[in-house]
Amino acid sequence: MSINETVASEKNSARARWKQDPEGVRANILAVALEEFAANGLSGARMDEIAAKTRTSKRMIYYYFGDKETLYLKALEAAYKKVRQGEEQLDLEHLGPREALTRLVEFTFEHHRNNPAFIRLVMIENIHQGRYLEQSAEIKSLNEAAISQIERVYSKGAAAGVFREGLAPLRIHWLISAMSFFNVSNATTFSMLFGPELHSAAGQAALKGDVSEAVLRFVAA
Amino acid sequence: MSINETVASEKNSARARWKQDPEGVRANILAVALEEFAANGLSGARMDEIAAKTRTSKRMIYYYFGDKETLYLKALEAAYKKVRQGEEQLDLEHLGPREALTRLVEFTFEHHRNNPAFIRLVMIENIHQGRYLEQSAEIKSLNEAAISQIERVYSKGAAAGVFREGLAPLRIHWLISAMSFFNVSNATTFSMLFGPELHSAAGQAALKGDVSEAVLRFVAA
DNA sequence: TTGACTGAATTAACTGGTTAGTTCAATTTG
DNA sequence: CAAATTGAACTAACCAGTTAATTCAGTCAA
Repeated sequence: MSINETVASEKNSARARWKQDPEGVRANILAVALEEFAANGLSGARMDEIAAKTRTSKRMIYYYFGDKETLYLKALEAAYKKVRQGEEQLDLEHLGPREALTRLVEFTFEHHRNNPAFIRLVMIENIHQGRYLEQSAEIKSLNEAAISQIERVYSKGAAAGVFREGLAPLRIHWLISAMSFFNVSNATTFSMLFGPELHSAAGQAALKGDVSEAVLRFVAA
Repeated sequence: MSINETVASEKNSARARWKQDPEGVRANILAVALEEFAANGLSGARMDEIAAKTRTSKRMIYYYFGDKETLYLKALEAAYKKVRQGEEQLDLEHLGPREALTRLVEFTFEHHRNNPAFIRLVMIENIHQGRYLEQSAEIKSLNEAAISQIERVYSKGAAAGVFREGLAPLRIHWLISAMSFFNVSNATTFSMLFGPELHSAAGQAALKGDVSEAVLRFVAA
């Protein structure tokens, strides 16, 4: 009377009950690595520390990822993918140009704020002169969408006469990114040097308003 | 750093044969350390590498600075002092409010561009959550000037009716800093992801114009 | 149905190169 | 001389990556 049959037919739960969960282990390692690299940089992060925070062992990290740099690269790619996926939630098609742009700016501002670990990885990449980003064809392909989204909003607004002519969408994107990114990336030192008021809840709300205002005035006819 | 100091101490020892130049050696170490820390981060920089690039030895670095973290902190302080000194060159008193603000924005934009190593150190500090900046009372005292300079320009403009009321100078400063800083800090990854055109000579000129335009439109009545 | 077999997944202990920091004696300067 | 400064060689800790042995789940032949 087949204990064996029972076990065999429940192979999913049998698997879950005991061990052997390669995908879960991989994902767990990547999540921990993202946090550790974001907190300490590539050279500052410690493999033993990462290992200790996973539910598996150091040996398994090497088993799945080979070496520290590869782990870093995979964590970077995973972070990019996650962030870009989040961006797809935004739908601007049914809005007028000004509303659409306001919405885009506010969304971008919030989205940066909600992904500080990602922001830090990008900072770290810049310190390395993009040595790892460079190796990832995958990441490079993900960025057209951001520009074409602005393109659509901008050309609609320019046609309607509410936005001035002659602005490259890329420059608008740059402006929005600059402020949204800096708000997170430099929060610590800015607060230390100039006081924490802009990073309180009220301060952040005001700043978000300022950023929208600045972008809208910038493109206004 | 201390071309001045070096020259001064060279004058002293011009006749007297060689050696014993503590100030010059110190300054030389700091200058090298700034570059190395900016290029590699605190944990990424190597003391032997720094030593090799100075005109003195690793032993002397420990003699003067004690340990790696202290060296980093002193390099950070020296970098701040140098940058803040550069800012004092700007005189806006004789200009009208709009011209003064344009001038301030363009100067800040250029000044950031001319001090990439400093920018990188600030990024690195942000990754460390300002752990070292925190320890330096000296640095914190240097930043009132930036705000009060904007305050003077802004209140003149508001009084004249060309700037709208109700803006905190700190928020204007934030806006200028955000764009000037991001332009340097994220140049590498931004170019990789969106193409290098904004970081060519022409692109930078356009961007500088955009930043002034954005700030002026933002404060305009 | 069982038991030997396979390959993937996992563990603990180890290794060797690297790197921050030190020792100690020698040299210079006042 | 005594205090400050310097060089060469050393050391102890650290840390990325490895070794080698083990466990587990499924497979297949008898």
